[in-house]
Amino acid sequence: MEKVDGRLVRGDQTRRAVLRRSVDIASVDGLEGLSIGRLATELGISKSGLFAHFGSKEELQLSTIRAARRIYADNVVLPAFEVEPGLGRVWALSTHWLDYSQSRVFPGGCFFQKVSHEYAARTGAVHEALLTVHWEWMGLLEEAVQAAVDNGELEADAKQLAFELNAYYEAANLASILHDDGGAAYELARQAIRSRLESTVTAETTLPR
Amino acid sequence: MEKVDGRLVRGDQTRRAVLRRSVDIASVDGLEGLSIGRLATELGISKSGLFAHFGSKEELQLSTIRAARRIYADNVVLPAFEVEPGLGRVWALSTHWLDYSQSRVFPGGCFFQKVSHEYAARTGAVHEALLTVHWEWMGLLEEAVQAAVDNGELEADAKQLAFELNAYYEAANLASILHDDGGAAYELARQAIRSRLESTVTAETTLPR
DNA sequence: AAAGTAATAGTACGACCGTTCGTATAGTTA
DNA sequence: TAACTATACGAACGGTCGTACTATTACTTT
Repeated sequence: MEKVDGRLVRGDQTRRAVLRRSVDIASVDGLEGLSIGRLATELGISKSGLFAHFGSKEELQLSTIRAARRIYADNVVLPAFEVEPGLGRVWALSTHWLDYSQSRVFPGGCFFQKVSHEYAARTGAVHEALLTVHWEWMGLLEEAVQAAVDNGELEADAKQLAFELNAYYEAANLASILHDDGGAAYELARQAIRSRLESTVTAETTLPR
Repeated sequence: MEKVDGRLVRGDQTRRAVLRRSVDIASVDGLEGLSIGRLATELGISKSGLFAHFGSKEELQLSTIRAARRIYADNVVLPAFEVEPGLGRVWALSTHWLDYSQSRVFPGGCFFQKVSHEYAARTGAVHEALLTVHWEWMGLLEEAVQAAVDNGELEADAKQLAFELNAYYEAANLASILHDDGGAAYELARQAIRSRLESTVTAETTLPR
């Protein structure tokens, strides 16, 4: 069901509205702080009506993760994939990630940073889902680096460099939110990325921008 | 009161037992997941008796942060401060931090990583307390780097290098807990630190170990 | 031993949690 | 029009939350 010749039916509209709000709440207060009662009140609908869409709190949380993953893909991955594989794409992933965090696509900064820490030391379906997303992301970043290496643009261990780049992203995200600073942390991250890439580019290659 | 010729009186013993458990719980489930009822049950004491020690949930959380700060100081800062200021101390801070995380001094990994993310995007006394600890730590790390620069052992911008080192610590901590891996993430961090420091040591200096 | 105080326990509260149930309304299909 | 399904609602459930009070211990001091 769900769709009638392309148009959304009522139920699916509600579902989308719920998830649009859910990801924002969870990015600030976590997937635990995301309560059904609060969500319903903020959206002006009934708790039971909302609940019926998901069947359980956990299913709401998993749906929220899927929704956040789409937003993440739209804001970070897809734009960077318009750039050819290689150093340019590595650079694009970095800038889009920092822009995604800095522009507060989610009000609490990176959704996955927030909830990954929340569920890192627990077990269950939510933990597993977040683990999968993390693998996906790190694998994608590593592949992007590897392509640049294969192009002869970088000389580096892909896994190692991907780890370091991702570390800069995450550190900037946390510092920025915690200190509510205008962008100093992002500038540190950008500088770190720039000099780290510069130190590994091959002789005949120059950095973008 | 609290002490009688050096020995602890009953109440303070309880307080310490509570906080010892509190920091462990909070490192896994956060300062919000740290509930008074659960804490009392696990310790085999009454909820009201426990509550009387702190007077409010927030005061329990703030006390927990102070307790965790002492443990952090004992495990990371103080050992590193036995090394003379300079590159050696920067190296010591790095290794002790990674050991502190890897050895699970707190079962959920670094206490402050966990709860800083939890309260990063909120306001209130808990947020402020965590902000202060973060400033303290980053300032301390930056000063350690600056000392190495002043010694002529490193050529670097202290704030920039401190940011990058801290980024490696945090990234290793999260990856390790999330993936429950044996130590691969810590090895990536150690390698990152090693090569980052190597790239900035002055000609006449060599890295420890 | 008596008095006084610090520490713990017991009980109860209002609020909110996730969840279930029965029901009313709207939209689609026959 | 009639039957059916999707969607949303209100009320209530048992439970847990933080907190407030009042008792009851245990220990110290006199």
